[in-house]
Amino acid sequence: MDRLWAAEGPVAAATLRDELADRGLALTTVHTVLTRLEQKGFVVHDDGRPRRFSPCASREEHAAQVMREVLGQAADRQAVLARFVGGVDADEVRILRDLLAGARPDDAPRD
Amino acid sequence: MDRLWAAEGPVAAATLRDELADRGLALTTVHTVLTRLEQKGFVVHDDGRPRRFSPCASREEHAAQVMREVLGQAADRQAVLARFVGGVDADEVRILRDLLAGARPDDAPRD
DNA sequence: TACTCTTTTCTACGCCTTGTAGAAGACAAA
DNA sequence: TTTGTCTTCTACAAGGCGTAGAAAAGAGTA
Repeated sequence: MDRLWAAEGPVAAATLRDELADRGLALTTVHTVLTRLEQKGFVVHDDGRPRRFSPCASREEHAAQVMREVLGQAADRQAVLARFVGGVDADEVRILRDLLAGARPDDAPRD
Repeated sequence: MDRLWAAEGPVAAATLRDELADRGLALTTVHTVLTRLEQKGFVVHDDGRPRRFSPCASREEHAAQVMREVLGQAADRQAVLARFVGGVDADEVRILRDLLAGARPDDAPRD
């Protein structure tokens, strides 16, 4: 569905259809999907004549958003986070550690 | 749907129906839902006569699993993690920091 | 064994989302 | 005004979800 992050920058529906040419989709199909994505707040369009659509958030931001959402719905966030870091592999743990080491100065300076 | 983590330990379908009495669900309804959840690998049942169902993972483990899944699907995990920690609030950052500080490199045997 | 009550399975129905698109309306360039 | 493109409206099939009835299977008891 979301192959419009693949193309960077705003894309017209027709362009998208061409990029997805392997599927032989009709232009209206692409439009419908884009419109639905827009209703859900995932993409926006400018007001040029061939409307161009862009994702509201980058692929990465979107993934991060989903993760935060899942975390946010949990009652015991600490437990969730504990299991999360306990389950990701060493590589990611290292990345996380690095990220947190260089984290914002405006929160809890403790180390 | 998943109010069986609410009750701890294995629960019989009838019990669940009673716990969800406010909704006036039929027993078969509860059964159907449980069966579908089972097909998707979210719950299991023992083989007692009144079958008792239990969740495969705790509510927290499940949330963590989903988070790992989302992360796992991303191409650029570092970017996702960066945006993730950049977006959660200070409290959770602290929790994460503590978790990582005390993390042993020898745990994380995931299933 | 036969009856009855509970549990389990099978099947179904209506609603909503998703992938797909046709038909018609809006618009701009020629 | 004609023509070609872009946009909106409407639709339809497939699949998931919440719901449940009907029938089959087990188990206790007379």
